[in-house]
Parts: sequence; C-alpha cells; structure tokens
Amino acid sequence: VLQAAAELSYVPSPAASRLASGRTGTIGVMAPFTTRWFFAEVIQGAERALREAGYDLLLYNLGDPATRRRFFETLPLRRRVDGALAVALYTSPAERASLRALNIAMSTIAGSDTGFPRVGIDDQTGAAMAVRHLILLGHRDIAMISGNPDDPIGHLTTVARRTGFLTALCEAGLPDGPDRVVSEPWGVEGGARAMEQLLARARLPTAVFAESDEMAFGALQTLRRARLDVPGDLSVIGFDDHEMAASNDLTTIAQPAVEQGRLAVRQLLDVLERGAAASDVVLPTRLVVRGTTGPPRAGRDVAPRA
Amino acid sequence: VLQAAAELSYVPSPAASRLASGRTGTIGVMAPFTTRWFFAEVIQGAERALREAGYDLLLYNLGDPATRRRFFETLPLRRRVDGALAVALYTSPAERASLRALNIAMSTIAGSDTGFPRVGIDDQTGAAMAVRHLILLGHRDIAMISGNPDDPIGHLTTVARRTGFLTALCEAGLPDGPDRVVSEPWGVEGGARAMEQLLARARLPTAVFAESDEMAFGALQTLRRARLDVPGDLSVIGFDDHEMAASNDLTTIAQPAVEQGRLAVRQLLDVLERGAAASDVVLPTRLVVRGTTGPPRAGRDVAPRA
DNA sequence: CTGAAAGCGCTAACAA
DNA sequence: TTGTTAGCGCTTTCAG
Repeated sequence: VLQAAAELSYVPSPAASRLASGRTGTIGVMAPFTTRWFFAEVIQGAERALREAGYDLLLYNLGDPATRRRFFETLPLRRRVDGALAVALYTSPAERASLRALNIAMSTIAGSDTGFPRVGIDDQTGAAMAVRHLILLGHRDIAMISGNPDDPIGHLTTVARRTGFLTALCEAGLPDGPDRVVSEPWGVEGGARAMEQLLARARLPTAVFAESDEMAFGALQTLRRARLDVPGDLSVIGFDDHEMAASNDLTTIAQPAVEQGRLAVRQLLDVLERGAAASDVVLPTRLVVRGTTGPPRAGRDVAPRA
Repeated sequence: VLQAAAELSYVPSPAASRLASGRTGTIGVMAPFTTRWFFAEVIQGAERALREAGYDLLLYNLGDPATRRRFFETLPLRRRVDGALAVALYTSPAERASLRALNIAMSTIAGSDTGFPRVGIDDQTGAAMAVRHLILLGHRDIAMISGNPDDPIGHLTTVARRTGFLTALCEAGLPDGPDRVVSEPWGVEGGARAMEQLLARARLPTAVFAESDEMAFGALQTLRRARLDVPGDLSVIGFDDHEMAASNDLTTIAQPAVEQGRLAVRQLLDVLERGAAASDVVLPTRLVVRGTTGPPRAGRDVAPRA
C-alpha cells in the first residue's frame, strides 16, 4: 500500500487535514520590521526551527500603522494558526486584549509586553555592562546615543538600555544628568546626527555608548568625517553585535538573535504539543571587545580612579 | 444576517474554503537567503503586495544544502500554494524539472534560471554603467572585486556583473585581462580580503568596482586601515544601493529591490486571477554618485583621454 | 485492534 | 435570481 502511494507520489492535502483535525500546522509571527538586522535574524531562527518541526511560518509585518490597525481589527490569525510569536511587539491595552481573545498559544521575543511568556535578554544589564567596560578603561565622561523613547516601536528596549546606562553611571558615582543622553531617530542616520550633536557641545565626552550597533555605525561615520581618532579621541561601544560590527571593528555587547527565535519556537511548540508550561527565559549578553574602545587620552580627562 | 455574523464575530475558516475551492490563498516564496539586504527587501516587497491582495506568504529558506535537498524531494509546495516565487534561485536540471512538475504558476526574481517568467535588472548593463562612470572620471587602471563564480548561489549575478565589467573595459580599449578581477567569498569580509590582495600587488589600480555594496564596504574597511584616501588614492564604486551605502558615502549602481518583489507578485497574481500571460520585465538601474569616486590623482596614472 | 462511517465548514453546481 | 445539496480529503469516533 505504502509502495503504491509512493508510486503515485501521493501527498496528503494540508487543507483537508486542517479541516478535519482543527490543527493548522502553522505558526504566525508578528513583527514591526522584517529587514532590520535583529528582526531578520530572529525570523530566520524561528523559520528554521519551525521548518524542522514540520510547521509553516506565516509572517505578519505590522510596521505600517494602517496594516497594524487592520491586523488587530480582523485578527487574520484566527482559525489560521495553532500559535503565534510576537517579536518586539509593544501593544496598547486594546491590542493586548485582542491578542488574548485569540485564545491561542503565544510566545514573545525581545520584551514584548503582551503578557505572554517571553524569550529575551536583559537589556538593562547589557547596557550597564557596556558602561562598566568604559569605566574600567578609565572613562569618566560618558554619553549615550539613543533612539527616541517616545517612538512606540522600540520603546521598551530604548528605555531599558537608557536605564542600564544611567544606573551604571550612578553606581560609579559619575555624572548622570539627563544631558548625558542624546536622542535621535533610531538607525545609522540617527546615530550620525546624534554624534553631530555631541560634537557641537563645548566639551566632548571621552566615550560614547550607542543604544544599538546601527546607531554606533552612524556615530563612527560622523567621527570619521570630523577626522577624529577612535578610540584615541573618543571611544565608542555599541549593542547587538550586528553582522557588520566585526568589520567595523566595533566593540559591542553581543546578544544571540537567531537563538532567541529558535528558543521561542521550541518553547511555543512545547506548550502546543506537550502542554508544557512556558516560562520566561533570559539569554545572556556578552561583551565583545574590538578596536573602537580604549583608555581615554592622557590629559583629556581625569585619570582612572586609583 | 450579516449583523448576526458580526455579533458572533464569525470568521470563515480558511481550511474549509481551501478544501472546497481548491484555492489556498497562499503563495510560496523560495530564497537562498532571507537576511541579506537584497533578499530581505525583496521579501518585504512581496509580503506587502501579497498581504494587500489578501494572500498569505509561505517562506522557504533554501540556504542550507540539506534543507534544499529535502525541499526538492518532498516539494512541500504541493497542494499548499496557488503559486510560487523564486528569488535568485539557480537550479540544477533536476530541480527545474521538479519545479515544472509542480504545475503551478510561478514567477522568478533576480535572474533565476527556472524557465519561468522573470522580474529583474540587467546586471551586465548595470556593471558596465559603473565602469563607464569610472572611465569618465579619467580612470584607466580599473580592477573588480567579485564573489566566487563557482559559488552556486549568486553564480549568475556574479557572472553577469563580471561580463559587464570586462565588456565596458574592452569597449573603452582599456586592459581587460583576467587579472583585473579578484575573487573572494561574497560579503563584507570577502571584500576586505579582496582589497588586501589588490594592495599586495606591485601596482595599485586607481579605481575599483565591487560586485556588491557589501563587498565595497569591506574594501573601504581595508583602505581605511591602510590609511589610504578614498577617492584620492583610489575610487570605489559598488552595486545595489544597500541601505548603508548612503551612510558610507558610497557611489553605487542602485537597483530597486522592494519593487522587484512587489512587481513579481503583481505579475504572478495577474496570471493566477486573470489568466494573464506573464512576460519578463527588466527594471532600470541607476548610477548614484556619492563620495567614494573621483578623478584619479594627477600623475598617479595617465590623464583622461582627451 | 482493525475497519467503516460520520462529519469538519466551506464552495459550486444544481434545482426551483 | 435565490435556496439547496453534494462533495472537497482528511481525522476521529464508533462499531465490529
């Protein structure tokens, strides 16, 4: 019988088995971006894990506000997926209620605030780690380049990394006023402009922590144009370990992006298939020292503390 | 009746309508990468167009050889999609036969060789455009940095851009021997190493055409480390207009990536829904002059031809 | 434990 | 036109 099936190259119809069993063999993934480094990596990790487990991945890019509104109004996930993954999705209470009403298994990545189990990193600790690296090198005058905290997308990450930055400064007894942080729109361009703001100040910090590697790339660009030496005149540290961080010789805090996608899928499928109870999981971040950080130039600032 | 449906928040079951109608409302997208700039952009363009038309997008990342083999053996697309899109998919004859046997509507992007209608650019013409820009600036000693033409992925693009490069040199009566092209694995890292190869030569060219912006970024990196001035000592031109090209001030040949995804979807849906006959479409490329190209330094090479 | 039959929730073809 | 019914190809349940 099996032989005959093989000869006729029989393939079960997914539609029929979905209808009969109620299981769709599909997982929905919602994300506000799909092309940015972090999101592309997470999606790739999720896609691979789902494929291996025999599931299909349905991608919903909610970046466009109109698309997002339509998504939450019509809930296209309904009847279409067994479970869902939210990547860095910061939701309004109404959106959260919609999601809850779907009544499907769900996991979240990168600190989505949906109330469902989450996989992610500790952004605050990671940011503090970056700052402590700078302090250990002897820096005392440190600024941060950051996205706009009012941007609904990326909001929580921005806030957490800022908090880590300020906390680490405070712990070390260093000046930590709000003017330590300069905001520009997230991205390379924003990073470049933020660095320009810093250059326009009367006194340049000796080190800069950028909220993301993308913003750090922009900052490096501005410094290059200004013919300033990195790390001689100014140290720069980023966050993420973007694929281009190595080639830009950027010191950074690495986070495992693909792994977060993979893990969230595993967790979701455990709930779905084995009724496991999902719990939050926090993945470690790691300092990667490269060439953009070094001790402050002697005389440019006070010496390292004892 | 409609009111009652709305009140009970009725949603049609896709599984049932698929089973009954035979239409799945889903398009499969096959790609060898999903995170690289070009692919991420194309997929985003396709996703948006499909979403607007009410279709779901099923993503198949065929980058891993084992995954690819399994894909062509089991043809998971069968019974699962109404049509498919192949992005830069260079296929073996057997793979092509499998695809054809699926007997579904299909379109291809970026020069896939599947025999189905294609949307893309003219890589050869684009490459020639890059070289002519350099020649017009007065360069006569021009090299190319390129991926490995034996790499099955990206093969056709590499070959076409090389051909355009050599053709343009030949047309201008410039030296066009095979040593004009240096090969390294595709990517930033490869571009950096290719530039190192060039620097190791007795005589440096005055300009370099990189097969892709990613490789150009690597080349710029190497030049920066070698403290060479761009474009003073050496001009660099890329290809693609990658999102980071602007911030790296890279002169390049722009190609519309999102648009290719969008257009391929439109074309596929026209075939599917209106029985239209799909035809190949070639999108234009465009020279974007930025700061990495300029005239050769006087005395470094012969003067511009009259 | 094996095999037959009753749906799953739609679409499409048919009758009225 | 509008209303009715027979499947679509599976899964699952229930007899045997």
